[in-house]
Amino acid sequence: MPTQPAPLPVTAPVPAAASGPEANGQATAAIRAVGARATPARIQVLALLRQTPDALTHLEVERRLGPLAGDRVTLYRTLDWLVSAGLAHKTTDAARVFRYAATGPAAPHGAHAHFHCADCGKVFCLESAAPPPPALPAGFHLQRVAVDLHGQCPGCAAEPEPSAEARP
Amino acid sequence: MPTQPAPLPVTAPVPAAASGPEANGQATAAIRAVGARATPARIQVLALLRQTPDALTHLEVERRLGPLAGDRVTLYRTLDWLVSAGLAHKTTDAARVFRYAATGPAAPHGAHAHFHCADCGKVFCLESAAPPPPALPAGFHLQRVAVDLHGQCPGCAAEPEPSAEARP
DNA sequence: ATGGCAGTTGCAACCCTGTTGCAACTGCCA
DNA sequence: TGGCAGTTGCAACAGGGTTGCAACTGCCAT
Repeated sequence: MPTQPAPLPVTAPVPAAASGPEANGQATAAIRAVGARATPARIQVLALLRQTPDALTHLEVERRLGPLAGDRVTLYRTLDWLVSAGLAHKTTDAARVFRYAATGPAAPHGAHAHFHCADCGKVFCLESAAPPPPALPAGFHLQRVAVDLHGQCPGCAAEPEPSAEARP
Repeated sequence: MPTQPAPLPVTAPVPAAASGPEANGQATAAIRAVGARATPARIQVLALLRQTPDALTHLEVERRLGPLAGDRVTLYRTLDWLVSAGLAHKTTDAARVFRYAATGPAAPHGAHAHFHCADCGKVFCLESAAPPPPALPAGFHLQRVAVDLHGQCPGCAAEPEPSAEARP
């Protein structure tokens, strides 16, 4: 974790990461650091994830990167590779789609919460919200806890309900 | 934590609900209570959900009810209708499939936790596990909290890994 | 008890997300 | 610079879920 000046608990990986070669350089270094090949697809995808505060779907990544991300299958594989390499993590959206977000540059991305915006559909990783000690009934063996918060993100909460189309 | 002599918080909707006409009668009443038509498909599906302690996928419902549930599309619509009517609720599986569980006969099914078994894939609704007070960053408006616990259910935890086939 | 209609159902086709197999290509190390 | 293991791209597939539309039926008014 190089710098983190913001009090916002939302993970803002690599704060003011330039969208240009600087971010790519950092992404390349991170990929090499885990002993893997730094290919264009991986570099671009990781750099993008690190610049984005919210978790992205494969489609969103595809749209933002265009041909830079490689083809659809490559993107799926790239994203899964990033997850297995510990550089990103994966969550399941309510709409049955996977969303990916970069883990902190060094942090192993421990258990944390996700905030799902009911209006725009974005998913934010929250650093706070330590997993509660759930009192399970007898016989249940707990391994992992996932906390999903639903509501409105700052952007949507500020606006006076522009598009009335997302309602749970 | 092997055992914990505590009353099982797992929701057992309609305690000793008979699997026969009694359950159907209660289901019919519940459906009528929300001002809707009590059709065979709805009655059967709701009665089944109320007899089942864990959340079911559409496929599981289809298999257990056979032709009683109507065709596949009808079942989807029935399940979604039950959700919108407040008689059931819907969760997203780790495998990106929807699972449905009946809400309490009267309770509006407030916030609660789900336990996902990593071995058999079953999903249990837990009454306990009061949602923690999440300290959200400024601007976020919280509406709902979902807690998903992952691990082994009592059945799978007891057995010495019988069938190695259910691995997400 | 009957009629009518809004609400349901069934069928068929479709979309979308995600996966697999395999051949061609290329980053990286020696 | 050369070689190969690791990646990529293409194509085809799988499964879950959705949509459009015509036929049917539970329920209320008569």
